[in-house]
Amino acid sequence: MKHEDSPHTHHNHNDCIDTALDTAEILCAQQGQRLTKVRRRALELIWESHRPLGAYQLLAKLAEEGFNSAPPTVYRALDFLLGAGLIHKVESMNAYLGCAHADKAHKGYFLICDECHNVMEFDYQDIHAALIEKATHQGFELRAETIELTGLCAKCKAKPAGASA
Amino acid sequence: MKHEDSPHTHHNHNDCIDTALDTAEILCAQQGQRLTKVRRRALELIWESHRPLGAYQLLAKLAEEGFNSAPPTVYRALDFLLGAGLIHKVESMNAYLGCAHADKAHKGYFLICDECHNVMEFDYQDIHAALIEKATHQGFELRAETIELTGLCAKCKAKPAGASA
DNA sequence: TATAATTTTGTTATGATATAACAACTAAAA
DNA sequence: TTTTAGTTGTTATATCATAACAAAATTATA
Ligand SMILES: [Zn+2]
Ligand SMILES: [Zn+2]
Ligand SMILES: [Zn+2]
Ligand SMILES: [Zn+2]
Repeated sequence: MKHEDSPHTHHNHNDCIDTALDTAEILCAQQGQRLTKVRRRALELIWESHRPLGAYQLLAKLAEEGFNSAPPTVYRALDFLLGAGLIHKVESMNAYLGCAHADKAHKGYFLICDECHNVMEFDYQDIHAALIEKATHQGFELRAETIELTGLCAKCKAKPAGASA
Repeated sequence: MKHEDSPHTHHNHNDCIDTALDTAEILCAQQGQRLTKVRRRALELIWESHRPLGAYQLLAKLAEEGFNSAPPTVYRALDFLLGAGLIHKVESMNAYLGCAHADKAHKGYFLICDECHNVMEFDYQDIHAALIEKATHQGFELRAETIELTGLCAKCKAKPAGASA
């Protein structure tokens, strides 16, 4: 699994979105889960943002489109999408990000730029294996991993401070 | 650096607290920082809890003792202590934990038990080195690391579910 | 198809975490 | 001693998340 493309990288993001939604439909169907209108649209809206989206930002967008605008609406959709592995939560940002590899079981490891707030998901089996070993060695049964690295992305390092992408 | 003792391990926790406060005094003095009454007491209260303490839990304790009871009081103290490296924030819990090794520069890596909510800090230079290398390889300048592993601690694995320590 | 069971959504209220802004005070420096 | 920088007090508000229960829609069963 390799998904380390920068959000800056030139690409047709509509393709990303389409692929993600197709994958979501398939995965939900396989698992007997219902990708309802609001869930589907929530996922799409998250994907339309390259950067992680906050729950209330998402709620505002949904409200604009006539969906119910109370918080439980968005948190239920987020819970569903998280449970289905279609999105990740970035704990240190309280924000949500579409996962491009929902069909492959994996942990969400992130590189988060302090300057432009773009987030890159990366995969690192060596890290995962080492963490498992470390935890097991201490008699700890590992269930979830939050790996969030913050700093300055390559683009922002090359730019004068403040000029975020 | 080795600080992998379980909070369950029998020990005189008053010694931990005393040591932590002594270290804090020394570090602050060295850096020309002022460990004021409220900051010192906040650190002490955090240390008195083996488990990470929420900001408002801490605020309540401070208020009981006659300190100002508005949120900025506690968040200012927390900011100070975080900045001085005397405590860590556990992002996935929104809670704060005393660091037993404030005198040694290090990243806070945690093992968090879903059952008893105890948190063990662990150190793993290999992981740190690997993450640095990974980030650098992508042109990313790494500044901070959030490594939070959740699951079931050894004690809780050995116990019937629900009987948290 | 009718009915029941299950899941999803609507709605209101509240809880939990964190910061902005500005005034008052205090300690340190000049 | 005046200035300066740092700290604390105070009020208000922003931001993130869940509880509880009613209504509607979907799915399963009779
Ligand atoms: Zn992913
Ligand atoms: Zn950047
Ligand atoms: Zn530490
Ligand atoms: Zn435990």
